[in-house]
Amino acid sequence: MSEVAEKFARITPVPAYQMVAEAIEREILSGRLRPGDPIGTEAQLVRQFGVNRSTVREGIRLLEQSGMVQRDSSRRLAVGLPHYDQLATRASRALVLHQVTFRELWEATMALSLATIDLAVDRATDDEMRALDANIDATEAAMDDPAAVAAYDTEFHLLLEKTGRNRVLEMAREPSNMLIYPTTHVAVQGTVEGARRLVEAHRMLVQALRTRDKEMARLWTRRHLNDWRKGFEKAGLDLDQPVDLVTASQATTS
Amino acid sequence: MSEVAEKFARITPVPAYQMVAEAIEREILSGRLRPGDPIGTEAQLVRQFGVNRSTVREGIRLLEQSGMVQRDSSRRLAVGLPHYDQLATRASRALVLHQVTFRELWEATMALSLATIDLAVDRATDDEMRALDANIDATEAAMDDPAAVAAYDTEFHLLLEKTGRNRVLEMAREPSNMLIYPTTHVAVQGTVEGARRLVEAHRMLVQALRTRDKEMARLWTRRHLNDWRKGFEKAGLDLDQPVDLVTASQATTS
DNA sequence: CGACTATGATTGTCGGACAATCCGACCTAA
DNA sequence: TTAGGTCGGATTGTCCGACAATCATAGTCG
Repeated sequence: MSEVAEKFARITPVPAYQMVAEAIEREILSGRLRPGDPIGTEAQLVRQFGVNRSTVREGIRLLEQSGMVQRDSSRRLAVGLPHYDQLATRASRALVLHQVTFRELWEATMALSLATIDLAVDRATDDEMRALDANIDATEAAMDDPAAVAAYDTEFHLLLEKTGRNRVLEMAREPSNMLIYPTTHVAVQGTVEGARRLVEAHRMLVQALRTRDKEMARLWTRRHLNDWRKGFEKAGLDLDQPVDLVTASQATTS
Repeated sequence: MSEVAEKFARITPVPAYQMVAEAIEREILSGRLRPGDPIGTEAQLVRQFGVNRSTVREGIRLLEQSGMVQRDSSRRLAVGLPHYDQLATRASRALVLHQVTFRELWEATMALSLATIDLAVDRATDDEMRALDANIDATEAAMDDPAAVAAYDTEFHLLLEKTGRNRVLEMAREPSNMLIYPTTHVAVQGTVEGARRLVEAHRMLVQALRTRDKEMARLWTRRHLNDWRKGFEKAGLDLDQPVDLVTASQATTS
């Protein structure tokens, strides 16, 4: 808000490779290039931009990692639809570097899960609820294997998110998901009781979806996440410790 | 979960420049390189990795855009703390490319704002409430300028987010913020009444913070966002239209 | 002690080169 | 006709060498 009127704008020399990246990005965002469309070959870009191939290549690399451009079959470059994971991977790593604590992670997950479940209660279809049931059955069958339980738990919550049918919320959750879900493994490991309570919570959540009972859904969401927290602490971990990739296992699926 | 046992794993040749990027990233995430530390010069990296300088440079570009490495003063490379905006810019563009609708955006913002306000009610300090008051006064003084009102509104909500003191939630909100805040301009433009209601809502929100009244805070958050929605529709825009950068103005501050 | 300068280091950009791979057209045999 | 093989051109990944512009640093001068 405090913008002093200055005589001269700051001069910031922009390297050519960056301008190449920005030019391509503009084309994509303006809609002139659509996902799937091939970007020209490097030789074509060299001609169009009038810069060296090395420069073009550096520019392309800037866009490549975020998924804005992808190498399709063979290695030709095409406009890509950046998928959530790619960005979420970066984002979750940023959270780690910022040393956010597990408490912040837990709080945010609580809030986001409640938002998700609200939408899911309104929108769950029979098919989706059947899929959730199937997931719970599978979880129950694997209750003595913490890693499997954690994997099924992740899948359960991803199904729940899809049920909410809101991609903005889905994407907002992804980074924290990548950090917190792997720790379920640890949180459940301590007691066999943990896995049992997890399955029960999932069952009650689906029942709440069936009866469209938002209050019940919220209640069990809270319980479920409180259980996670208790398990986490029982495992001897500190909620106020910064999230690290060791504890949060593999959030590194680049 | 449905993993068919296949005879052979997929063969995915990894280019050298990508391996360079991954190697550097590993060093950073493991903590051996910390934010601010200088990465070696290109010549050093060439020696260490045993590849050509062009290859090293391409690898660096992969990390540069997400803010994992930054050029400090001069142009030497150092480990960077990726700031939210950088990632959020990418993320918001991804949302645009995925053609999410304003309805999804509005829904998600509603859920996230409620989560934020809950935390803010618990944690707001006197200083923070004074800052919010000052912002509202400024808004009131500029009520006939929709652009200024929109800018102050954005600032207000950012202050509110800081008050929540949860960086995970803060970062989760950033991408949708970048898309929805610019539209406030449009939503307020229609009627002078719009700006007045906006200021009132802000006042009531701060009052709710002062009295630690969570219900009141939630109520006014809902009203505030419903107002935005009404203004949006009154401006002749369709909630179910995909978010585009034209309507959402400048979400393009790379 | 501070301002200035020369020197070396570093980055950004360029040009050219070559191997590996991929695409597509063409060809051959059943 | 079609499945499979061959071949040439196009494209990418990587390398090499080079040079101007800029920055850091130390050394010099006032």
